Amino acid sequence: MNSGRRIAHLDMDAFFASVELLHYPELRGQAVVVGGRRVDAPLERADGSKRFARLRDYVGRGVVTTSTYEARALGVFSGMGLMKSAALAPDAILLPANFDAYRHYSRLFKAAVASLAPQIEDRGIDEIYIDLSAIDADTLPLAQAIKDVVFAATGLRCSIGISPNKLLAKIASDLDKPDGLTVLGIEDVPQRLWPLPPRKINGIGPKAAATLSRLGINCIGELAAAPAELLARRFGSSTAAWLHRVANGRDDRPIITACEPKSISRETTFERDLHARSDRAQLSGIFTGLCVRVADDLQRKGYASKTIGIKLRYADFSSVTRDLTLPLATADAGVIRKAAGECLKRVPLTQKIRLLGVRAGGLLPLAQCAAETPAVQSRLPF
DNA sequence: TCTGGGGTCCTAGGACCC
DNA sequence: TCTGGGGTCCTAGGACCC
Repeated sequence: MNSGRRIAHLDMDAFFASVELLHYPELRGQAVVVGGRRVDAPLERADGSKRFARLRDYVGRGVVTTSTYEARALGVFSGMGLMKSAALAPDAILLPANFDAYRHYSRLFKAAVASLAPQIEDRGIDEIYIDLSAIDADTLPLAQAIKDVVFAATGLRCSIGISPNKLLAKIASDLDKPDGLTVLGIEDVPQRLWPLPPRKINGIGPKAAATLSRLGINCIGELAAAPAELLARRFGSSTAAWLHRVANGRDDRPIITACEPKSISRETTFERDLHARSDRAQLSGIFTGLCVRVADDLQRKGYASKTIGIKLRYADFSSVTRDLTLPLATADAGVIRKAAGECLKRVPLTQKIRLLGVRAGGLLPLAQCAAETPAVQSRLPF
């Protein structure tokens, strides 16, 4: 039954920052941070050298998207607020994100891997799972060949973990970063998995980890040994069963080589919090712009949506969503705006708002949808 | 001047239908 | 009067991931 799968997880090392270093090789070895809003691209001086923005000069909202290992050594990690990062590493170089470049290198590395191992599951811009089971080659030389072909195609390093399943492969790829190559078998679970914190398991986030910690469970081995009833009381029976399985390194999810999107959305956090009354015109413009972008995305990707939704984040960081299912699927900006406007009327607008988003769900291929209904302007609460 | 933007999946209640 | 039981859709929120 279990013929013994061989699954690789490949994770590009500090991907966005490493792509930037291809363009600015003079920054190699320095603490570099990618992120922020409207960060200036480096300015070229008369002598050909460049003037880079420093973290300490940054003002405003924004988070670290990626940082080099040198910046991480100073405590600056993805998701950290830039103002906080600046306190830790004021001299770090700050570069604006260039997503077109990252998508380009993402396509390059995936195509390179596919030339050796075509069974690939996309897990975002910088990581993939690869099913190596059907490939007739020894594991270590094969994995090294994949790393080599990625470097030849992109000039970028990656880390690979190889295991009998996705769960362990993902953990393995992280064990020896950067430029790692780690084989983790099911027999290695007690030695190598059990000492790790539960957070290392994909699917255990900050909330679940905190709950586990309150139960005195601070490593995966303790999770494996935890009484089933204790976990079931806190997490429900199905999550408890899953926790027990993954703590023992068991996972039989298949590699998914193709999948259709379920939703398409656009959202934006404002430079400063806005109020539905005093900033009415500005909000209205942003709102319409989001609807237009969602409609453009739908049309470009060839989908129509049955369910239009909105998201608001208030100044206190709490958020609400509302959605509305339409009688006919649409990819029309006017129809989306009208539906999103209806959603907006069902949301409290007393507090200031920091984020507004528009989402299109219930996607159908555009080809099999009826002709667009004409756009109608509607009155908004702002 | 804490906390981006794009997603997926799960849960849970009520509507509605058979 | 004492009221089943599934199935599916819609909506809202939340956890989590990259």
